[in-house]
Amino acid sequence: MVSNSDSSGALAQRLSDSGLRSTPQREVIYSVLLKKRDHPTAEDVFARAKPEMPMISLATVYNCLETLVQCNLVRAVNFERGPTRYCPNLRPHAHFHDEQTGATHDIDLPAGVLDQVKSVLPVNFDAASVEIIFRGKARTET
Amino acid sequence: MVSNSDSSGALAQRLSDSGLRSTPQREVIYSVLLKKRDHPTAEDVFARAKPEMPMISLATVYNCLETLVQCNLVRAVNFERGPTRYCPNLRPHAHFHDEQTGATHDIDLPAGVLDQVKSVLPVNFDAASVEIIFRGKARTET
DNA sequence: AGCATATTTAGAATGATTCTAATTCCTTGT
DNA sequence: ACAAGGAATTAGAATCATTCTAAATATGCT
Ligand SMILES: [Mn+2]
Ligand SMILES: [Mn+2]
Ligand SMILES: [Zn+2]
Ligand SMILES: [Zn+2]
Repeated sequence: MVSNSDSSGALAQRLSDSGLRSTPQREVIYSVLLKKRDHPTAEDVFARAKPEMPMISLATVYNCLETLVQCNLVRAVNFERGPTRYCPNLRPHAHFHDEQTGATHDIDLPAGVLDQVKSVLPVNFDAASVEIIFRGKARTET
Repeated sequence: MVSNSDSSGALAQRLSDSGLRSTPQREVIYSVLLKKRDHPTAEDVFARAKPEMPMISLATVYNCLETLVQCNLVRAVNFERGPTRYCPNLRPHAHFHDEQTGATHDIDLPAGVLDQVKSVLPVNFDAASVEIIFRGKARTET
């Protein structure tokens, strides 16, 4: 299973780069995120990990997700005050939140758009990151 | 006090447009937001309203803020999972969250920038709103 | 005035997340 | 192989912003 070893390898690498250990829990959590990229909540991830690892705890899911975010393998995404959602898409992208369905869509950002957006900042503002969130209605084709 | 009557009038107008009543509590909350535009939390607003209206309750502060947001007189702003902040700036603007100080700054958006950003959306995505959040360090002059 | 409805209020409940403290798991050195 | 020390996991308690509930007030209207 090439893609699995690849992601496992990448994960193990990133973890050890940060002085952290590769654990079965962290690998399962990460694989769950890669398998279905629909921006699940921690509870969603917990439910999806359970069948593969019945003894995993919700606290561990929170711990692992936080670890993956710190390693820059996963982005945490928030809409209003809803539960945090997790996204393994590392390309620069915005999020579109469908108010009808609650679904979250990735919107890839062409190079240059982020720079354009950052150009609105006065010189004394030094932005480490920019986040763009759309809200509206998405027409998914049949 | 021209600006006070103006904002009171605007508030009363917007409220009755929505079939809602102008109340002393709603006026105090709105005036608190206009007086110091530093994106206070509900608790902050509560603390600032108390001296002017000692019997006001926190539940009412939440209720009034929600009402003002529904009337489009105030924007609710969220950073990560922190408490919601409230902003009476109605011009199109982004938010810059200073990670050192925790301060929130309004960044006015020139006409056209929002359109540019919306242009990255595929045709089947219909955005009702766009939110832009910067995170970083702000150099406020002495 | 009398009634219906809107609003306010105090306090309880909620829910996502974090914390605590105990256990288990690894890694490393002997 | 063994032991020690630190890292990670776990269950359950605690936190905290917000929402809900139910009762008391205020307001607008006939
Ligand atoms: Mn958000
Ligand atoms: Mn946010
Ligand atoms: Zn995403
Ligand atoms: Zn603002």
